[in-house]
Amino acid sequence: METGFGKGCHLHLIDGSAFIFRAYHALPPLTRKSDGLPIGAVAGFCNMLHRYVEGNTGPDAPTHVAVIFDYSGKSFRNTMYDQYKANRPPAPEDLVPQFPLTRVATKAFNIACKEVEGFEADDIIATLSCQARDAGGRVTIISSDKDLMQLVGGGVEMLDAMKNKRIDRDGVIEKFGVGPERVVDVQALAGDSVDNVPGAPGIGIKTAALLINEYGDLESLLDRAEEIKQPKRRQTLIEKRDQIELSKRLVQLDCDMTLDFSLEDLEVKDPEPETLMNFLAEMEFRTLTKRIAEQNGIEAPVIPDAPVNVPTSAEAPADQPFDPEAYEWVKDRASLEAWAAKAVAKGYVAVDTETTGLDEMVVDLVGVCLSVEAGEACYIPVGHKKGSSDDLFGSEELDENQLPLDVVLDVLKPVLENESVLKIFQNAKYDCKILKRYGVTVAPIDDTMLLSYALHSGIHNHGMDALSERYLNHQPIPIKTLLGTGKSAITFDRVPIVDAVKYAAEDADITLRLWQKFKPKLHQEKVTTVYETLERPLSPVLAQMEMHGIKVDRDTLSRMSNAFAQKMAALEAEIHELAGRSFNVGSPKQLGEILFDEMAIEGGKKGKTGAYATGADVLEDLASQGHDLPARVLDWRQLSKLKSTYTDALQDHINPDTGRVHTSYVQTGANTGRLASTDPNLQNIPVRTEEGRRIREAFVADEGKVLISLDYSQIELRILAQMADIEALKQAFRDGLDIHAMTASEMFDVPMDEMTSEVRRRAKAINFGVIYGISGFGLARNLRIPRGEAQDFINRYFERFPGIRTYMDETKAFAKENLFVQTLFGRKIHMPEINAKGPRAGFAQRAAINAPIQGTAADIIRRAMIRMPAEIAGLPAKMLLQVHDELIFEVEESAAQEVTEIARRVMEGAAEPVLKLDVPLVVDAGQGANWAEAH
DNA sequence: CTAGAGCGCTCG
DNA sequence: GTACGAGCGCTCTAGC
Repeated sequence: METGFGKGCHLHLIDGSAFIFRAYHALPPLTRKSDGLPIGAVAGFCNMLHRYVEGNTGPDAPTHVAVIFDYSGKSFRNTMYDQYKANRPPAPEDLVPQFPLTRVATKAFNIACKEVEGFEADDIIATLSCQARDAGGRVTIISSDKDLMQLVGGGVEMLDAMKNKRIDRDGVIEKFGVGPERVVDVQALAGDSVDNVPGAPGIGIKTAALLINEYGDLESLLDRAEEIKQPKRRQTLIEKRDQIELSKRLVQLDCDMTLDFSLEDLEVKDPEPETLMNFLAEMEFRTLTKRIAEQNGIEAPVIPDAPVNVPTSAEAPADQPFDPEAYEWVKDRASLEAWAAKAVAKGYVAVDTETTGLDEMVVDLVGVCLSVEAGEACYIPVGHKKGSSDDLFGSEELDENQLPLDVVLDVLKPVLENESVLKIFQNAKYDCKILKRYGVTVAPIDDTMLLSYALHSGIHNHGMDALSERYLNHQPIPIKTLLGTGKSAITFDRVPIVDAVKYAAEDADITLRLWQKFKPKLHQEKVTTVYETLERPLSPVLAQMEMHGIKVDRDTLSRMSNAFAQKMAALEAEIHELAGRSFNVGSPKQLGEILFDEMAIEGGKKGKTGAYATGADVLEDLASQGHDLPARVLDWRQLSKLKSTYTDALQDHINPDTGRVHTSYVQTGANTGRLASTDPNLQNIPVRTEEGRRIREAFVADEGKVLISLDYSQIELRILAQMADIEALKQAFRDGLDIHAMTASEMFDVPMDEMTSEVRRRAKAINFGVIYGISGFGLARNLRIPRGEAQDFINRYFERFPGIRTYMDETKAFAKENLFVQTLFGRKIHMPEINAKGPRAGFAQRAAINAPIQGTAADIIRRAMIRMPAEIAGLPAKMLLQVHDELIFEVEESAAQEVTEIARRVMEGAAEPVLKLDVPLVVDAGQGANWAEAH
């Protein structure tokens, strides 16, 4: 092989992670000017890499080079020893988004960039070093990590780039007191507190080297441990033998990995100054960009001081007309490849998929649209069928009009998975789930829906039609015009492709233009961190949870449904008997007429539409006055609700392929940052009544597994105590007191041990009332007490906790002044009606008081959810559901305990390190074969 | 026949 | 006229 690796070759292996951390800590927290993206570590990394490349001249220059990275997540060493590196604090928040960028940077320098799942960088370095040495070449490992010293010798040396100091065999002996071949033995004995390698207690490097030199190697030492004179040392080596042997396995690097690339692939390549410069310019590194340009005699792109992508008024996307005729119908491979190349060259592309329906778990892909420039877009049909009533297509196969699916995926997959091409979607979760089913894992992404949510929550909804009309002044083609409505509606695969091109490509065009508008606004509105840390990373987590789904037992639901039907029939007969005639019990209107006209019960109140109110509170009052009919109706309604909404409707949502129910979370569903769950809503499964709670028995774990439920205890009250800074409440939480009883005790001067349940109930209602923006009227209605009395309670509460009133007043004042409120994590919830007059003012003020509390709680559980997948990686556990303050997992029984502990730790620590709360977050946990048992 | 409003009930 | 935040099933009516 003429380009093979062999004698005379010189391989450089750069420890990429070491570079990153050194760069991160050496530089202040720089951010990219245009959008606030944290970029300090990338800047330092690029500087170091640039300096490295420049220094690489002369006879000793490498012939082959690679930067090696750690794969995020756990390595095979964690399966040997779960505490391995457990002491390591998680990477700083602002460093995390920079990891992938350092990979992109490496490639921009035209240097090979390698990482392997389940292995540490050290193992890859070890394997490559051995291969290179065996081939007769030389190796320089650029790192100062002492763990790599075991590799030195036989043509392998280390280079500490900072001190510019070479470490050869003598250097290793100087450091460890033994040669490289015995370094692992010394490390096994000495242990490593940083990586949490236990070693032999009481033995350090010096002693270890002494022992190894005396006995030759570790195995001999352990076998002959009895001979050691010092009693303490002898005892340790005998007793801790297992631990020492484990330590050796932990520090021993894997020289024998199977790699999907070879040494030849690492050959030094000629620099590509343009590529590099474009990357540097995109990162907005002015100095380095200029230097590269000068060194290569090319022109540096202008990096604007103003945010990029801010259209000037003359060329604002909204001002460019939408021209459906300009969109391209892609029907041959060459055109498709041209679009893929355009996307790669730009570094971003707006993508939209068309499917046969709305259920991502079921539907088929019909087409894909791309756009890389406003006004330019294409539609790539892949699944259109011959329409029933048109003759647009010549043949059933349509080979003239659309490319085969495998060709389209073949070309697009590398782009969709290319980490240096940003894929822009409107509601990425939907498209990514579809594409996942076709074997494509899309990353990285931006999402205009989430951008809008971070920017505009509370102002409007975030659907594409609304956004387009509002921000682009353009009304998109309604899908109805293509599909029709109701019974006669068709699916998208039956839409003639000529029409589909205009509709679908327009969506990609709109998405791109919205992105150009929104992305720079992120920084201006100071919600970059919200988007980057609370919105964008959550989307794939939700997608995964939705795809897992939860197993629901149809028979259980079916049996319950029958039982409910029987009881309802009996009640219905009784109700008709009492009414004296037959009527629809499910009709509030008819019921009102029966009660207040025909039976002439007093006190009927008509609502806005002129109908009598017949809500549960009204019927309960009547029932307590001794009326039987309303009491029966209440029973009937409870059963009716359970049957129609739960036992019946839920069955229709069981996916025939998976036997599971796959809800859909709407990330932008609630203004406060909470999620909403739809199709079906699994966030309102009954729990408060015994009969309703039994519905949860139908939510089951798969065989051999259990469901685990963990929920935050009183999280909103804890956040209130924190935000309003109420020392008495904070202390009560720190002391683990019953917070409602404690409130009652303070308010009514009742000692805790003499507390009655009635007094506690009232205090609990007040506590909740505070969170909701309390009013005398509301509390009175909730507690069913006179309004004056309720007002007395509130007054007394404010007297005892004046800080709460101050917090409420300040929050309202802030909202009126700024027209938004904020969570502790910076999420903005806009309050456009806060200065309105009339009843709307009251609504807006209460919402303003509630939103920061509810929203902060929502942010905290989001942070836990985002971290969770990495924390439970490798364990037989899946996160399935979120119910506002609760997470539900499905776990193999044997791992239930471990997963519970991990999830609890993650949830209780989810505010950190951004927020240091004065109150502890407490998580309660349960497990069982079904959701009723687990909760 | 279909879409949308209103009511009522479920959850945190 | 009022507790905060959600979704969904049913009835009823307006309009094609």
